[in-house]
Amino acid sequence: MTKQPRLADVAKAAGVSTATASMALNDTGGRRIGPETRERVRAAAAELGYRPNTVARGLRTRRTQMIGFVGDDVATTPFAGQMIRGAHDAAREAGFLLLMVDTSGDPAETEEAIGALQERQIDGILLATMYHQVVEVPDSIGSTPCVLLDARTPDGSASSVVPDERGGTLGVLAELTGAGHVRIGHITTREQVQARAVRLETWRERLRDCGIDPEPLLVEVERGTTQLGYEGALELLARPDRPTALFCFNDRMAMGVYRAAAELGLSIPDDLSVVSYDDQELIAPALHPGLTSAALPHYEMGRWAVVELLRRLDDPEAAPVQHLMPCPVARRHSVAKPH
Amino acid sequence: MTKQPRLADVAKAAGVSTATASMALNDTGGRRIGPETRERVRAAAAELGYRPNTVARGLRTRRTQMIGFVGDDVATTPFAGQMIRGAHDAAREAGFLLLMVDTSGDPAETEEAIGALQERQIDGILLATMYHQVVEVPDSIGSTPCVLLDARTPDGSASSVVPDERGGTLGVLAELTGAGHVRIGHITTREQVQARAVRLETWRERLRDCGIDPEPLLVEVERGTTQLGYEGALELLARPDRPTALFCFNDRMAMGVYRAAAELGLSIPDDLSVVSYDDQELIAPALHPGLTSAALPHYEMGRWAVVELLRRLDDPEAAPVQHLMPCPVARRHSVAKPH
DNA sequence: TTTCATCGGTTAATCGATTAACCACTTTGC
DNA sequence: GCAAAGTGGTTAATCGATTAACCGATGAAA
Repeated sequence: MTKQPRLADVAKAAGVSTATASMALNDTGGRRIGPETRERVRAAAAELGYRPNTVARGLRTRRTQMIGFVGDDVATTPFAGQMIRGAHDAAREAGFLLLMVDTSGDPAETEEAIGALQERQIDGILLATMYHQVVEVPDSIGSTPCVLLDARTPDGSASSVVPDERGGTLGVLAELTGAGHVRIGHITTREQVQARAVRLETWRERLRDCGIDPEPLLVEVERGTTQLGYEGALELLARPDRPTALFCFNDRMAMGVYRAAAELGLSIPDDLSVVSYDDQELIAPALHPGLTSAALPHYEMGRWAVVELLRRLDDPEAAPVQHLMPCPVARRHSVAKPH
Repeated sequence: MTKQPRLADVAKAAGVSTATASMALNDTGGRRIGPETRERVRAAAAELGYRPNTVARGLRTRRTQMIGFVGDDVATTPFAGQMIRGAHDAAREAGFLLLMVDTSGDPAETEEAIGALQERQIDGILLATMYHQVVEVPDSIGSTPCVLLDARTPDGSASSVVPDERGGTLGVLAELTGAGHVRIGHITTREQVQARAVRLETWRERLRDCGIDPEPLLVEVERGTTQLGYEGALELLARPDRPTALFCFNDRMAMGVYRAAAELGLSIPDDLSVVSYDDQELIAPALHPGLTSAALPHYEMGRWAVVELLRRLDDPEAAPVQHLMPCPVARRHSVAKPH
């Protein structure tokens, strides 16, 4: 095996200059290149198995066709995959590749990651947090085009996409009210994430609209785990005016609710309806009966963020956009009429 | 704010040539650079906020400090994250970044992905399949250094790392035999993945060693889902000489087994011990009682693969290595003595 | 007949680093 | 006293593309 052919090799084989070869292969330079010359160059390139060296090209054009993806926890959350996948697919379709860095949420690491990406001359950056946080874009990002993923700035100065938590909450609550429930409990975490606040407030509003005082129907636990979901449910279901339905902060807590219900001899959905948030593929469809849950649209958010980033690459003057991505309800079998 | 400073700007500010500046910043060129000059250059670089342009450097040095990660399903499997994370961490520590491509398992897409990565002059490639497959390395990889992740070649011609499925299976089975079980059922999928074959055969051997005929204790279902795990368990537990313990192909099936046991009035672990494989964080610790499961060491495999790849970059002549990564048993509360 | 597009290219500069080759001046060894 | 070795740099070539500027024919318009 000899070396990879360079553009100069293709040009020589086709009997033209490298300038002509470049223009023929890239369809640039307007009408300069004769159709038959173009074919000769193409044939030579194919013959030699020529692949352009994008490092050299990038040096000249100042474009690398790479996008940096900075995540605060690429791996540890099970959603990350879908977000990356959405971004990956959209990037790929436009001829871009994703350069990934994980920062474990540490601000210093984030700065460093951004620096490492900029050294590599990425064309733009996706800044992803995993739980819909409000964040400040680091200064070090400079003038690099940037889109926030599952996060937003306090002032809307950067483009961003976040899930429509309010809409999703209203969606699953509508499943319950539609079936006739009004005494709808909520079990949530005390962790201070944006998602918690919006889901909680929306639930409160909705219950007040129905003329119900939400506070006696609320349980808060330290974290959103299965075990604490179980404990919280036991407590809530032991209260005098027990709710006929439960809205859980997430699927893991819902899994705990299922166990609590089983132990108390309550059948889901006949004695207790349950809805939840996240629609995790490993949990919601696997529970029995299948859990109705508002889906976090990670794949779509990933796609949207790349499309928006590409728009900003084309037009750096474009005004930033804040997008709310709908959370569709995955309807399964955990809701029935109250009796 | 003006443009990013180049090396030439740093050199000018320090009153030296770009050659000197380069050597001072990179500690190359032996003892050529005087200590005081070096300091002057460093100070100028810091002052200007100089960051090297790695595209230009890469063109000259033919090294991009980037590794291609080709996965057949980066996102859809929940393990992927840990594998990526392991690779990412090891790469980062060595100053490398990961360029990710997902191929959905399509061979044509894989070829294309490899091509796209090679155009970008990545230094090496990680080829990952998600379920421990035996694969042929595509020809198009040419002489690009390459390590297989959770996959191996039929002939051992490439370096690879796969989980020690046999060891893991023996590990969880030892939990059962150690507690006194001998009638150990196995419930598995019919999908033809490497993992299935090894786990199944190891279980068969182990039972024969105990003087037990495995076949009446085996159930196979179409796929490794919770629902089919449930159905399989119902069938197996209804047989005359019901096993006292169950080894499940994966955690999702085990989740179905838990439901079947509950419906049959069998308490885990008192009436039925259960062990499994995969140790998925969303399932094994969340079930009640916690599920004892052999962990797939995805993080460690990811790390190992990068370390091996870096070794091959240093020494392209190095002989390929096939590595078996141990699967430690995550011991929880699903095993008790039989009565 | 002169002028001036148009066609189909070529030449050479350029992107921002690294590095081989060279250079002037001391110091050291014998 | 003179060659060899060491010090501390500089000059210029190079990596492999893209692209602005130029150029020689040819044909048409004035």
